[in-house]
Amino acid sequence: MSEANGPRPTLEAVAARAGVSRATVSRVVNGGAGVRGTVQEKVRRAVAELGYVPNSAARALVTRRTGAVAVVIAEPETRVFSDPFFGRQLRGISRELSAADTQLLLLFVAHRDDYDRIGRYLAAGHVDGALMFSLHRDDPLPAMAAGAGLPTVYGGRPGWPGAEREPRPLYVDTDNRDGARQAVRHLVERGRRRIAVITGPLDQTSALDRLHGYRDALAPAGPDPRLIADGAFTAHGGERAMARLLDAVPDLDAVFASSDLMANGALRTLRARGRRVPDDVAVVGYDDLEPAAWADPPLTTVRQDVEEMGRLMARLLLRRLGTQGAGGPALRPVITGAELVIRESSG
Amino acid sequence: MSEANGPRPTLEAVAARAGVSRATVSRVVNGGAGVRGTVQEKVRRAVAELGYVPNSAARALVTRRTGAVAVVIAEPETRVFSDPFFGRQLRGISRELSAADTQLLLLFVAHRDDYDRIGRYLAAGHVDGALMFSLHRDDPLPAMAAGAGLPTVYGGRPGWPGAEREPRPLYVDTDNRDGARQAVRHLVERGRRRIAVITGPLDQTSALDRLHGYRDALAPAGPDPRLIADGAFTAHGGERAMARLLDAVPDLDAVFASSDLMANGALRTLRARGRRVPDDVAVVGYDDLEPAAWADPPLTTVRQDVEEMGRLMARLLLRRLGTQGAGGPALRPVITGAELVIRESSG
DNA sequence: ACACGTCTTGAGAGCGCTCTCATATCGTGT
DNA sequence: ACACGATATGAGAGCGCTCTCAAGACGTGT
Repeated sequence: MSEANGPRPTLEAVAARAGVSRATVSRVVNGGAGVRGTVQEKVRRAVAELGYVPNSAARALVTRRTGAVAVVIAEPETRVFSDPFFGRQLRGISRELSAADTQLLLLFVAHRDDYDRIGRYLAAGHVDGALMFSLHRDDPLPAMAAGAGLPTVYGGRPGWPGAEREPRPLYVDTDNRDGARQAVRHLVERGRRRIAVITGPLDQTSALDRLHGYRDALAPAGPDPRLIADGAFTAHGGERAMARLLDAVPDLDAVFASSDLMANGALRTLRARGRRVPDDVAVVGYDDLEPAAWADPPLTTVRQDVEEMGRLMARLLLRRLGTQGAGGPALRPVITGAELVIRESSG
Repeated sequence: MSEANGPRPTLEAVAARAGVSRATVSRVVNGGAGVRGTVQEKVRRAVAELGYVPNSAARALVTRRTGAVAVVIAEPETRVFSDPFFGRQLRGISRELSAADTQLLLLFVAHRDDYDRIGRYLAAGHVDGALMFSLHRDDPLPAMAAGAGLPTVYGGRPGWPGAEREPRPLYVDTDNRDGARQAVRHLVERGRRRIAVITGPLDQTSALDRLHGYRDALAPAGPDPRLIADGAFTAHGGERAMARLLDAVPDLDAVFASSDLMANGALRTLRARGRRVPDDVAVVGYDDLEPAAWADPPLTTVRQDVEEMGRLMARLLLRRLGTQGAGGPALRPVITGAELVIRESSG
C-alpha cells in the first residue's frame, strides 16, 4: 500500500501511470477479459504502486449493484445477542455470502421508529437484497421491501396477511410442526400423561407450528388449556411460564419447551421448586444449540441445522439476484427436516 | 408510496413534476434551507407522489460521505452471539448512531482470509469510519484502517506495537486494572487465602489489565503461578480453567474470573466436583451482565456500564467525523470506572 | 425614481466509474 | 499482395446527485 495519504487515486490516475486508457484499466480491474497479457501486467503493477481501490459509490451508481445484502432482524439487540440461534444462522449466511464476495450488513429493528429508518435505508438502494428474520404477524417490513422492489428471502415461513398471494415470498423454514410432534410423542411414549407446552410468541409461525405439532401428538384427546403457556422465546420467559404452569397444574409430569433457551428457564424454575428432572418432570427443548448440551441435565431436544438454514437462505437470495430479469428456473421455498435428539432430561 | 414499480424516480423527475429545477429539489430534500415555503410544499408533494428516495450511491459519490460506519469484531460469530457483552455494547452504539441518522454495518473477522476481504471493504469507502472490538495484539486491522485513512475508534485500549506513536489511537476503555483490584481485595477482606484467577486471552489488553489488578491486590506477596489459568473469555474455557486450577491447587478457596461467562463455567466445574459456593470456594466475576444475576448462586462481580461504553465509542467517532478537516478540540481516549457489586457467590 | 444589498432560483460542471461503439491492430486464407 | 473477420484499445456519454456561481426577484434608503 503506497502511503501517500492524499486523495485516493482514481482510475484515471492508474490509466495515466500505466499508459493506457481508463477503459482498459477498468477491464483489468474487473477480471481482465479481452486485454492482452502484457498490458494486464502493466496495469496491475500501476494499481499496486498507487494502492488503487475502486470507489464503490461510483461503481454502484452505474452498475446499479452494491455487492451487499442486508440481514434484518426484528428483535432488540439484547435478545439477538443472547440467543445462539441467531449467531448460528448468521454464521451460515456469512459463510455463503463471503464465498460470493458479497457483504453482509446487519440491521436491527426493535422500536417503532426504527422501521422508518430501516425502510428508507432499504429503499435507498444501499443493498441488492435482504434477508429477514423473526418477523411477527403484522410486521410492516415485508411490505416495505416489496414496495421498494427489493429481493427478499425470509427466515421462517411468513405469516402476514396476504402472504399467499403472488408473487410468493421466498423463505427457508424447518418442519416445526413435525419436530414438535416428534418431541411430544416421545414424551407420550415415555409414559407421561400431563404434558405441558411452553410456546414462543404465537404471532410467529414457528411458534404456532410447534404448538400445532404438540396438539397433533396429543390428538385425539386434545390438550388441557391450562397446560399451555407463552415463554416469548427467552430464558426468562421460560422461567416464568414454567412457574405459571406449575401453579395451574401442580401434578404435571412433562413439559415441551419450544426452544432450548426456554427449556433452560423452565429447568431453573423446576429446580427452585424442588422438582427433579426427569424423575418428577421430563423436559424437552427445541433447537439443539449450546444451551441444550450445557443444560443440567442435558436436554432432550429437536435438532435443526440452523447454520445450514442460514446458508440456504443466502444461496436462495444470491440465486434470486443472479436471475434478476432472466426468467431462469422458478425459485421456491425450502423446508428442512427436524430430528429428535434424546438426552437425559426426558428420562 | 406510489406502487408504479418501474425504474425509480430521480431528482429530475421530481423537479419536472414540481415545476422547479433539480437544484431546488435537492435543497428541499436536504432540509430546505433557503427555499420559499410554498415551493417547499410543492416539492414535498411531488416527492411523496412519486415515492422518491435519493439514490445513495450518487449522493455518496459527490459528498464523499456514506452515512454509515462499520463495526468490526475480531471474533467468530458464534462467540459474539453467545457473549452478552457484545450485544450490550452494540446496543449502545446503535442507539447513538441512529440518533445521528448513521447506519451501522456489522462485520465479523474470524478467519485469516476474512482480513483481506474486510480490508478491501474498508478501503473501498463503503463507510465513513469504523469501530473495532476485541482486537488481539498482532491484529492487522488497525494498520489497514490507518492505511486507508479511515477514522477509527477502538473498544478497549489497543495493545499493538506502535500504538503509542502519533497519531494516538482513539479508544474507550474501562479501568480494568482497578476493577480487578477491587474484586480481589474484596476476596482478601473476606478472609480468602488461596485466590486463583481465570484470565482472558493475554494478548488483549483488557485481559492483561485485569491480571495486573489481581497481582496488585495480592502484592507484595505475589501470586502462586499455579493459581493462574487462561479461560479464553468463554464459558467453556472457564469450565476447563477451573478444572485445571482445582487439579493443581485442590485447597484453593476463591477464584476471580475475568468475565461473568467464565465465572459461570467455573461454577459448573465447582458444582461437578462437589465444592460449595461460596462456603468452600468464593467466586467473583466481571462485567455484571445477565449471566451474573442468573448464576447460581448470583455472582459478585465488577460492574462496567457496557452500553454506555458503546455510546461513548459512537459519540467519539461521530465527533471525529464531524471535525474532519477543521481542527476542533483534540479528541482523546475515554476511560470509564468500574464498581464492585456484591452478591452471594463471594460469601 | 434610482442604486444597492438580500433572498431565491436555475444552469451546468463534475464526482469516479462502466459500457457502448468506433477505431486500430492483428492473423489468416486466397 | 489483398480483403476479411477477429481481437484489442480508446473516446466519450452518462449513472443521479451536490454545489458553485450567476441571474433574477424583491425590498430598502435616498
